[in-house]
Amino acid sequence: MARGKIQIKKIENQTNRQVTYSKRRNGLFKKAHELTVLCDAKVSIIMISSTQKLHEYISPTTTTKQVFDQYQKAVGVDLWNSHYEKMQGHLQKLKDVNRNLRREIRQRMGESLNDLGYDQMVNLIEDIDSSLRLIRERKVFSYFFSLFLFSQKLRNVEEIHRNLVLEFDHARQEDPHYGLVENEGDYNSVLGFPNGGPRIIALHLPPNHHHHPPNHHHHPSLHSGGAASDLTFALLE
Amino acid sequence: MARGKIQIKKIENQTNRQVTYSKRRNGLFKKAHELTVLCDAKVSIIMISSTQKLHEYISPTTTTKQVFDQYQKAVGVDLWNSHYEKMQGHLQKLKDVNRNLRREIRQRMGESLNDLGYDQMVNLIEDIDSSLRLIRERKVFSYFFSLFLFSQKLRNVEEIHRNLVLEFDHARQEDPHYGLVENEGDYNSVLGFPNGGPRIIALHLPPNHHHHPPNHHHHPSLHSGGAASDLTFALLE
DNA sequence: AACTATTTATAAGA
DNA sequence: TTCTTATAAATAGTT
Repeated sequence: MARGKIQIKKIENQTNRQVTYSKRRNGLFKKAHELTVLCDAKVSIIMISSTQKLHEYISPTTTTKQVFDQYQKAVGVDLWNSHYEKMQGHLQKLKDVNRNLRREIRQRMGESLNDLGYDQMVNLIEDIDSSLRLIRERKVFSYFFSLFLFSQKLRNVEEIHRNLVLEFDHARQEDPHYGLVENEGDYNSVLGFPNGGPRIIALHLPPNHHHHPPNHHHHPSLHSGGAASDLTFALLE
Repeated sequence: MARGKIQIKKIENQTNRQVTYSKRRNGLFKKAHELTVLCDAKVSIIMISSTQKLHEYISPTTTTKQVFDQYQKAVGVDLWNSHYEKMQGHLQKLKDVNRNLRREIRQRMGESLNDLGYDQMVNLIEDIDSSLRLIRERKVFSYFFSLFLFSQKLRNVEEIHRNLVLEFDHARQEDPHYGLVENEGDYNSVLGFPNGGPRIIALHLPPNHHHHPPNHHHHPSLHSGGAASDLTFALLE
């Protein structure tokens, strides 16, 4: 368009082509921006060069995503079918799984038994029965474990008490007024622990969180392997 | 750019703005196409006017979807997400539900009991226990129902037999050679039913598909309401 | 990247 | 919307 007219056909000279691409790309983007401003329009341009480089213009008043969304709405969802279908298939599979799971539960709850033959019912009953035995065992174990934790806590409290009495007696022998101070210190001193008291507790309590009294019925989280060895250890010590 | 320079700012005159939009849009598309041909590039332009009308240019060597896909790959953002977010949410919810269902089943099977407290276990046991009672009842019912069907079938067979004997005797009185024909007819005649025989069976069998012998253990599909009334009807007739 | 002769785009008017 | 046309802008070829 200057210094000679050109034919609109592929520029064979590679260098020349790249230069022209760069120049005209800038021109196009500039025009796009002018259009954006002059006409209050939204423009999205995506260009891919012959060397697969990607360049983009997007009006500052919008985002590429917004333009895509609008485009999709206007043109229809057909373009994204491949994505959509894959997802739809996944969804359908999940729904099927869901349905089967629900049916299994319903059968285990004594509903929807019409699909089951006599033999299947016999099997189901055996299955549920053994599960039930398992859970009952576990319940009993859970109960005794709670009792054990409670007894251990009791023992700790007794030991703390014993230690306190000993310490108190011992201290009294050296200072008859020990423990009879006025309430003037912080919470610890009010309780009569001049120091060290809390440390004794920490020493004798189990190292973790198994401190619920059994009547809380809050099951101490038993990691199937770990808990058992915890318990063994505690019983042996 | 002609007949006077213009400022690049929004054209306030609505008509003028539309005219300019139209002209410049054509200009932009033309330039885009020249670029496509001259430089062997791929260009996608999407424009949305101030009146929300959408116009598009796409290089004839590609499709909008291809360009979008390349764009996504280059930019690394999944722009389809906006459209699939809802689906994704649905998917996630289903997954969660499935997970919970699986957990419930596992608990009912005596696994994954670590998350359950003592009280929860007690409840679970009660629940499973009552389900078990329900299923046992149903099993017993299923057994007796099968027995009933079998007895009914027996009765039918006896009745068919009785009818056959009667018919045979009656026919013999009229034609002493009846029933002693050579094997020259179709299957029915071979069996000695000149006609009507199968109709007698049809008359006395229950109207539907409950014809499994009990030792098949294939439970006749009981639609909870329908089956019961079927049974009642059969017992009363 | 800069220059510039020339082509192309387009603003305003019809 | 399209055509016209004077003029602004873009750019091909060159440096």
